Amino acid sequence: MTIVGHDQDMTQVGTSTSPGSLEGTEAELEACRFERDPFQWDVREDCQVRQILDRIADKWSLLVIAILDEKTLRFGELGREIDGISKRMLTVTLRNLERDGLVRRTVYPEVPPRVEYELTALGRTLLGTTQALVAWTEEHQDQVARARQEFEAANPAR
Amino acid sequence: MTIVGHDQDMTQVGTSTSPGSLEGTEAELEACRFERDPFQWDVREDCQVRQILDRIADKWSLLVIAILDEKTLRFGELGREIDGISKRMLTVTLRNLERDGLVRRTVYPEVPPRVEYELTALGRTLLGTTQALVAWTEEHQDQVARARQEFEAANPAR
DNA sequence: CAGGATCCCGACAGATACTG
DNA sequence: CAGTATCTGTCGGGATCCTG
Repeated sequence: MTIVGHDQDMTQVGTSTSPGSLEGTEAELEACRFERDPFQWDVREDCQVRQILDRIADKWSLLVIAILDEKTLRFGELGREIDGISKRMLTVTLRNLERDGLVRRTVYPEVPPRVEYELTALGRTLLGTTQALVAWTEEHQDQVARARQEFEAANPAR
Repeated sequence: MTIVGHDQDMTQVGTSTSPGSLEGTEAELEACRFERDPFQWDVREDCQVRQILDRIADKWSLLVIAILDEKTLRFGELGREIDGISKRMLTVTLRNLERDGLVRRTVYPEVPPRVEYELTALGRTLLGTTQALVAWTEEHQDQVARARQEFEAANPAR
């Protein structure tokens, strides 16, 4: 059991690098699924689980999913809800989520154009977990804040 | 309700930049907690929730937490389990988790040195959610893979 | 309005060498 | 063994301009 870090992620969309087909044979990929022998993880860097985990556990994806909770939103609306995200990163993030089948993108042939985003059925299965993570953060932020202060106090300004 | 993206993260440990004290008054921070009015999020980029979420939703933290499940591991053992992580990133990740009170670091004054890492009580409360996320990935990897293929097929090699 | 295309800077992370 | 220090390349991501 090993947890391999996959680096050259093929997450590019904005930049025009080639998609870079998934490496490894199907047999290899199959072989590196997560497994609980008794209590073992097999998390190789080139395995599906790692690739998917790296995708959704990034700076924006979880937030986008959490916000699309139930609602259908337009591009601009999403951008305004997620303060601090640039148009580019919103585009990239949405493309990745769409690519993974978590978000559906609907273009209305109007002028001015209207594009709406909503969770797919698959995306909605992830919603519970996502919100659980956010909920955890809500509930424990005080404890974390306290831990940080203590740590800061114990380790004088490095 | 807005979701603000916090960028200059004060996550530095290896590099010797100043810690950069958390910005904003306590009142401001208090004001930007997550809230469900009816169904609204208030996720400003400078709020605690965002800061914490950015911390644990990075490339390595979730994996480290998942692996520390129950077990106590040494630095080298962790490094070997998480394939692809460098010593530097393992150090940085562990420091951040320690700083947030999720992981306890114990140094044994021996020679050669021995350092063990384990989840704190706080860290263990996050375990369920973390594993749920991993479990979701396990369960839905096939669907995601299929979605990717379809997307790739529909959007010829961009 | 919803993005695509470019330019570009700086943080992130790998490689290597050194230390208690 | 468990890191730290440094050096460096990469690329994430912001800013800006352009288009259908």
